[in-house]
Amino acid sequence: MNRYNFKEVEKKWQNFWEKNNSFKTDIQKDKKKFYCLEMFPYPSGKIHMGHVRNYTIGDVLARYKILTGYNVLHPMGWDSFGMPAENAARQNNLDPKSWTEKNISVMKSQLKKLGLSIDWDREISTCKPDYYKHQQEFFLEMYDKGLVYRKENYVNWDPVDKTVLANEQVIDGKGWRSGAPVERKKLNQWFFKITKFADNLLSNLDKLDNWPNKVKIMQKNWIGKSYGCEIKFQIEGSDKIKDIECYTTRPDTLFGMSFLALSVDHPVSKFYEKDPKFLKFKEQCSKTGTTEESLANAEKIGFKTDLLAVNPFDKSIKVPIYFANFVLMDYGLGAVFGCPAHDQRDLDFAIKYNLKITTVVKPSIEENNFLVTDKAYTDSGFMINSSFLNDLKVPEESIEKAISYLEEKNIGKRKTNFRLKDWGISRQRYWGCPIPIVYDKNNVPHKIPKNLLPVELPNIKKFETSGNPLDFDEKWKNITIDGKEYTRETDTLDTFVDSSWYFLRFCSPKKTDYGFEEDDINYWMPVDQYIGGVEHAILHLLYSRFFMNALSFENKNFNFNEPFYGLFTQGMVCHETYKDKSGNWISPDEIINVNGEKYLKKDQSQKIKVGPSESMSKSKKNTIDPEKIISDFGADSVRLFILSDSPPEKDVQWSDEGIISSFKFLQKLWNLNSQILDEIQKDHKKDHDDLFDKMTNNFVDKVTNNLTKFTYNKIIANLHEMHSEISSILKNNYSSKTILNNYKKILICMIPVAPHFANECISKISDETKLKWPDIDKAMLLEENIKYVIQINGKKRGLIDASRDISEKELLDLMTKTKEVNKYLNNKKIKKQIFVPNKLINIII
RNA sequence: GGGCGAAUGGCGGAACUGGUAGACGCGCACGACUCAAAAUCGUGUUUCGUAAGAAGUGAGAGUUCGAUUCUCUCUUCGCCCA
Repeated sequence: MNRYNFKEVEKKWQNFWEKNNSFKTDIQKDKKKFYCLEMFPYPSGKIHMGHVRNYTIGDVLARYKILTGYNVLHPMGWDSFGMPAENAARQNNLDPKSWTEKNISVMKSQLKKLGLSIDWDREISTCKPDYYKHQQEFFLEMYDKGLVYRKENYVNWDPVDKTVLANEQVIDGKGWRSGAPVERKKLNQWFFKITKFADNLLSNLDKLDNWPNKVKIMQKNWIGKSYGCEIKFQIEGSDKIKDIECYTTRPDTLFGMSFLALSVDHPVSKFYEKDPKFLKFKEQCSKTGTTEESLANAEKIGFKTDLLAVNPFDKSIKVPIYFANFVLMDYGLGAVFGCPAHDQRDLDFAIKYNLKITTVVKPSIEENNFLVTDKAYTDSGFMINSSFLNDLKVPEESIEKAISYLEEKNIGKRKTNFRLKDWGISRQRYWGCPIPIVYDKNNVPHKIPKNLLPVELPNIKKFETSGNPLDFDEKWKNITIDGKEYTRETDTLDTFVDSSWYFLRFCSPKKTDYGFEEDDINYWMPVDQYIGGVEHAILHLLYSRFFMNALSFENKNFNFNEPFYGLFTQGMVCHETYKDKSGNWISPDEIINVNGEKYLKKDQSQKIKVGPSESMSKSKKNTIDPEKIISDFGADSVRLFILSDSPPEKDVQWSDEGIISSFKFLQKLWNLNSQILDEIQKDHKKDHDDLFDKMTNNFVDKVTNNLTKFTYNKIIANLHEMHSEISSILKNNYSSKTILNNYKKILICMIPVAPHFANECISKISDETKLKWPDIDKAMLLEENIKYVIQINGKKRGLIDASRDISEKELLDLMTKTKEVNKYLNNKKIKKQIFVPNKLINIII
């Protein structure tokens, strides 16, 4: 028996697929289509196990859909703009473009070794001008539609690196690289008006039946629609300021108000601009970052004004007005009223500045002495100390009553608000898509004419200066259009813009005059199954949904409005972590196993501390290089293992034992294959043909079920069962034809998980090129004999083999004749019996 | 602090609409082959018990003839938001 030579076989089939254009997308649009898309990778250098898992899951589905007769679109591309390229360029003094291109070519060859059913003719890369040209055109279109605008906005500023940081680059209020405390800085930034579609983005979530619930909930919370009202507070203590408006979701707690807090950028601040104490306070506030988290964790500080706000419910109550660091101008109206008893942040502030705490909500109607002192009460309950609101149910009755009162008196109006803010798309970086805007001498922005697109990035080789190199490239920056001099916008687009429409580009990747062909996207879109990590649950998916809204706004009528019909979020790949005696992380390949204990390879006296299994990361050194594993065990073994151990949506533990076991299993299947080839040669009697047919039919049914439910781990279990079943029934006699037919069906079922292996085996028994997923004979699935469960008082006491569809009485008769069960009955009187047809009988005595 | 989810052998995990708990794999043990080892094959493997039997799906209650599955309370863990 020869051994399975994965190196030869995998190479053979990968060449075959490439030569025959096996996965080239059919452009005939009369066939039913299936668009299978995995989130495209960032070309960081090499593929990691997370990619292997993501693309294997997608490939299983794509190959299954091909076999069931769909016209499948399964493309791949590169999310190739972004900071790592720029960082690498700065560190190693090379240019981002060649760094990126090199990575792409490495990763592409690695992906090819996995044997994915990808149409590489449709490959795209977002850093190429032929891609971002269209993105610039979209930007200009959106500009014309009023969906793009420019405004001054605060950013997280790293004073050492002199650069703007994204929220996720701010760690504990400090820059991720420099470690310097992050400051708030005002910059002119471009924005997409995503809030215009907030309601639509929210309500359409209900239609996404094939999305995980948790993702929909996360998006819903992110959009954060709230119902409340705007209140106009009368102000005393100034001739110039009459009133201040603020937004609140809890107008019912107004009787508990003890201060009004304003953002330092609130219009009122201009009356304090000459006050050095205020300016000092404002500067102090700028030391707090702009993320919600940093605001929540920062110490709450305030600057007391000489103004008083009048309580609209009771004009005799007047409260002080503060500027406070926890109020931002772009949330609500830059002003909030503080009710310390029922908001922890307000309470902290009130205690610090010795302000009044009035309890206005109590937990239950019976309670009479409820008083908030050092912990805010934020639960539901009943109103107290609130005049006409007293005893109302909080929140359902109280808020409604408070709003209608305010509206009646004309001091407030009902308003829905969204937590979602407009999408700031300016990045002060080089390696991104240039924004197609120029400024005239008066700094007024103008669109770049479409015939000058794309605005290409200049080739910059030197990256010594901190800040954005485009700012220093005078030659590129200055441009003359129609005889007039302009300066270019030097910010580039957030890379989330690149990935917000790439799924459209895959439908018409070669089109030169526009980003996509309408016919193409109307046929291929929406993506039937989108697969990727849950870390993109909010931003990438929300931005992509926004993009569809923006593109179809005012002019385009696509026959779909949501880009992703089905979404699947896969879990992470984890591995045990190792540390040496001094606590340094140790990589798995520096370790040797001796009698079940782990030691350092180069110093075998040193025992290794084994830590918990965690998501693979370079910093913990618990990564496994896919390329090495593929070359040691073959792509099919890797695919088999990455699918086998856990359901795809959960984390999977990578283990050496696991991959070895998959490798061995493939060898076993190969041995079985040789055995079957021998059997086919012999001319048997066909005594047991039914048995084989039935077994195969059951197997196909199970695998099909597991494919449609994404329970791919169970498919591997099905394969193991099939292997042991065939090995045992092969002792019987079958006709060659039966063995051949059934075995071919079984092999076709293996194509999605182990494509090289399955195709190799099939080629030995058939010349067919158009393989088709086997049909299932539903009638054959029904067993003639059933093992009926016999329960006495709900406890299982035995099994009785009997024919399908027998009656309750027949089963009872059989039961009393069966010794092992009958002994429990012991001639006792039967009080009750429950009969479940074809399942069980339960006797209560 | 809020939202969502999870908890099943030594480990990863199965169990369709409430109906045989532990499929399948790993690990482990024993056996075969071998001078020996590796590889391979076979058998066993929830716990307690020699056995008959009993207990058992994070803990506690409830509904039910019957609960891993449904309801409530609690504990722990994970993810997201704060």
